[in-house]
Amino acid sequence: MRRRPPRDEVRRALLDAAAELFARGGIDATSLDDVARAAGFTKGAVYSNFGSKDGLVDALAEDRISAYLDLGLAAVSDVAVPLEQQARDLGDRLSAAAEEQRDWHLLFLELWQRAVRGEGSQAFRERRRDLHGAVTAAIAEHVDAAGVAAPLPAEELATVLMALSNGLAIERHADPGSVADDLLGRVLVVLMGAAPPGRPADVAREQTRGEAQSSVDQ
Amino acid sequence: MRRRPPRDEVRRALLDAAAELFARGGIDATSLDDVARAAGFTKGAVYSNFGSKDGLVDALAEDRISAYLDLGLAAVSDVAVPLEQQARDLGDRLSAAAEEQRDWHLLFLELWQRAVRGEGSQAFRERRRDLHGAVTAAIAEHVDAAGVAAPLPAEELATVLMALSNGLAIERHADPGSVADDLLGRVLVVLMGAAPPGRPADVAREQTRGEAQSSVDQ
DNA sequence: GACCTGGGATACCGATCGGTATCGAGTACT
DNA sequence: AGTACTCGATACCGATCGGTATCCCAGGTC
Repeated sequence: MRRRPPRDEVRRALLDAAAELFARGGIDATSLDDVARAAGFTKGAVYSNFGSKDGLVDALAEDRISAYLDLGLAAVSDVAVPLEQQARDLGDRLSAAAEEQRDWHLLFLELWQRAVRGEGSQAFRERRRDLHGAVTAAIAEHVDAAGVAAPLPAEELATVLMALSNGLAIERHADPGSVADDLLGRVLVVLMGAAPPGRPADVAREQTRGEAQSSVDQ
Repeated sequence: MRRRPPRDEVRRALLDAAAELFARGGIDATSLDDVARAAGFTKGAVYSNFGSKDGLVDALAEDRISAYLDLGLAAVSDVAVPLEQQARDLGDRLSAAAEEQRDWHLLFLELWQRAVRGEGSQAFRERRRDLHGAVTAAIAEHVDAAGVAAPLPAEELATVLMALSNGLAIERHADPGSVADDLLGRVLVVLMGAAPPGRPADVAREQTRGEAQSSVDQ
């Protein structure tokens, strides 16, 4: 006979299936039957674990937001690197993360929409504030340590960083070839005043473009 | 008896109602009955004018994208202004537009999602390319005219500008107080190398914050 | 090993909604 | 003015889906 899987396992499988299907097809357009079937269960398991569809969505948000945003934190937590390299690394890491998780970024935006509209959990707003504070502190520390005069205060640099990371990911979704991999890093170098003076042409150097692998989802 | 309104009028009323309701509640969650009733008609008018719900959405996208994006074009079309002022104006105008049209920006993102997922019209991708090209040209012209050495090529400046405008609007949605009105303009000044040398502190000067009119939608 | 309990399966309900067939009032054309 | 036609209104259908009541079996307990 079929062993009954532990509850945590069921929950994980449902969350993973929901993340994938919600991201691919949109939350509203994906039925709970689809999610349950993809996870190898039925709708009953969903209601037993999450109570409602909104409950599933909230749990999913809570489950994934932290992991997603912590990527950014991890990228700025390392202090032992020169500021310029730091900025480039941060940009590269954020860009790579957004690229790997194309589908997840779509889900991310949909959850953000729900939060803005007042539906669903407010985990987004809260976590965003947390991240913003942490990024601000990290930037201030790095800029101070480097002794450069950034053209913007750390708090606003953090805002710009988050907005740019997100905005560039969106642009890349719409047209994968239009955003160079290291663009975010180079912009950060300029914004943090980390570019060694006298060689602006180096920062602006044209990249080797042309690898527009436009593999649309599915 | 009731005069029958001209066809164009019916179409306009339906599109306007759809824009409002779709933006406020999401496209999927808004029924055609709701849209039609809000416009003072019935579902028959929708099907007579647009054929299907997707037809309405496509028409809405086609109708609004241009108007929305042309704001950006108008802001960069004026050449007779010094580059720094130009950048600030552009930032201010884009920020103000995003602020006025909070609801519309939500709809904008939803249409973008549909385009990325391959559903609906590809008007977004096409128009985005158009806008990107136009912005690139405008930036190149302005930077050339000003004779400054921008730290990034015009094409990438255009990408960053679009991403940042969009990303900052998203951040502002999530937390209206976290994005100063003129932030976009100041960032542009830095990125275009338009800041007069020797007074970086002016650009970074703290703004009079605190007017966070957090009027969340409805 | 009989019993209870909890969690997932199953069957079903009611509501919603996109879409369609049809009707009838205005409108344009001659 | 009469006629044909357009276009929006109305009624209705079928499918989908969230949610629920109920059942049934696996696991732990004594």
